[in-house]
Amino acid sequence: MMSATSFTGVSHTPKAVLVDRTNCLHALFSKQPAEYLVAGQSLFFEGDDANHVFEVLDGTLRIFRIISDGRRVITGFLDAGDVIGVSLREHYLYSAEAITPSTVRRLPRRYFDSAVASNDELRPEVFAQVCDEMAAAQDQMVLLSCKSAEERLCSFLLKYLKRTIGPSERPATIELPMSRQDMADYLGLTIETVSRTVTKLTTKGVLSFENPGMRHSIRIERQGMLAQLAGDGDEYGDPRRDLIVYGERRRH
Amino acid sequence: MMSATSFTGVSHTPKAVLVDRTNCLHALFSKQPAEYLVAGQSLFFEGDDANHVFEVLDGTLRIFRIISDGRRVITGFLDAGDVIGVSLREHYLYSAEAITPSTVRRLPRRYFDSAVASNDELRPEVFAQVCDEMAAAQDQMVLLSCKSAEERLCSFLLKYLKRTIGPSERPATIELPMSRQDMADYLGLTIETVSRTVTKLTTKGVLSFENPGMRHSIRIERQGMLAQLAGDGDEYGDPRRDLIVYGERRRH
DNA sequence: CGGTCAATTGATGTAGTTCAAGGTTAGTGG
DNA sequence: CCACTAACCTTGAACTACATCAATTGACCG
Repeated sequence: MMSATSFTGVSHTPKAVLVDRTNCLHALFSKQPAEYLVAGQSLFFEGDDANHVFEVLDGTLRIFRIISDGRRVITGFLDAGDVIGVSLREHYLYSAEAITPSTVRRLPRRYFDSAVASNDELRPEVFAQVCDEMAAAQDQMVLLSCKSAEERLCSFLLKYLKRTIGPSERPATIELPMSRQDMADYLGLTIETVSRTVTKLTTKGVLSFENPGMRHSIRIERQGMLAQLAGDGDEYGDPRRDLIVYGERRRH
Repeated sequence: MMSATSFTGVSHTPKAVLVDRTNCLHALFSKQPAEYLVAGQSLFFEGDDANHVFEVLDGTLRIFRIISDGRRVITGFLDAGDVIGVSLREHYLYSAEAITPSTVRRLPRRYFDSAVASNDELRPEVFAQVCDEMAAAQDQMVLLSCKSAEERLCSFLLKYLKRTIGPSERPATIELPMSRQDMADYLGLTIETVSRTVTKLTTKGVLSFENPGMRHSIRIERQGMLAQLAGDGDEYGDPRRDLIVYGERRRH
């Protein structure tokens, strides 16, 4: 029952060409028809029966929860290559919406589960996926627990920077598909604070904009400084390692 | 290779007697010797090679990360029945320490992995474990993103309340094994704020203390009010459901 | 051009942090 | 038994980072 074909020429071939080994997770989806979402379109809602697992082929989605007073918490962004809904049981824990026009493929959960259960090559890949998801959640918790607005924004930009290009290329430009409001809801800030922090980083010379109109493409002028300001503590040449200094621990 | 025995009378039988079906996750650990930890003792450190998976038999542990400036972020507490280290790859993402005197059993990761891979009854259980972990992480992100100090504390107490007793028993008492500092580091607050919020809830009549000395055993006087103040929006009789009111969304 | 929507900027408010000072309990050693 | 120290928790006063409220700008569009 396993998809053993590779790169079957489905009519709608998306822009993002992913690695296509036989028996990899991507191959599992490759037989399914592509589905197109317009910007803002929902894929599923929090609380729905979790009947499908999705692979993102193109575009960016946001996953989020709406809490009682109407506020929105974005728990993650998903890009080409990401898989949605692996670590779920009965119901979706969050809603998923396209930010940009996006392409996805879906697989019935029961099919996905049995395929993974019966395939020794697939299982580690799914496991790795879940581990990454968990690690990302941990990082986000640290970010939300401790970091200042500036640190949050810098961490966010740094993550996108690492994702988009290799660590070379001096004045690198990153394209943020999401709005300021999305960023705010992801970073646990308000839109105003995000905006103010962006301008502060601009005046510091960390960022710049090609032309003032394109507020979603950000040029990183000083990668090193960005990493410093992100405050993850593991940037270049941290001399002490596994020498944990307990002691003064204050501030939140 | 699978442990097919059930309830082998190992010399060190812990206090907490867990369900012991054949082939369940607990049975997998049951052959291993019990290890005892004194309060404050470390089980492993963030960054160590993740060579073992642990089952907690008794006591409470904290898992946490120390960030660059010395602050500590507690990402979870673990009690009897919990398993540590499933969703990890190369290295531990956090340190683990006993809060109270604790008992654990350990299993080499490679043994654990192969046992889970080859056993169709074990896999869903591990999967469920990971899903719960993920769901908890999501909830924590929401808590840290949006909630006020009072909401955070109430959510925390409510979780402990649900865990310890059935939803009956009017003036229920919960035993918190961790210090105020632990609570603060878990809730993304300072110790002072936790302390102040506890007293505020006391004056509101939500909580009380048997005698002022025992600050770790808290009597919940008004469960309903606690649930209200936790602000999860899903407590008793929320009339509107799947009628999501978009619109005014502010505050953080 | 008016209308809408996203982003920015300014002015003000406040929840929670920070700094500092008790207070309580428990352990230790005279 | 009582001083003596050390955790741990609580309380008070002042400060600050961020939220909130409100107004402005700029881009896009029929």
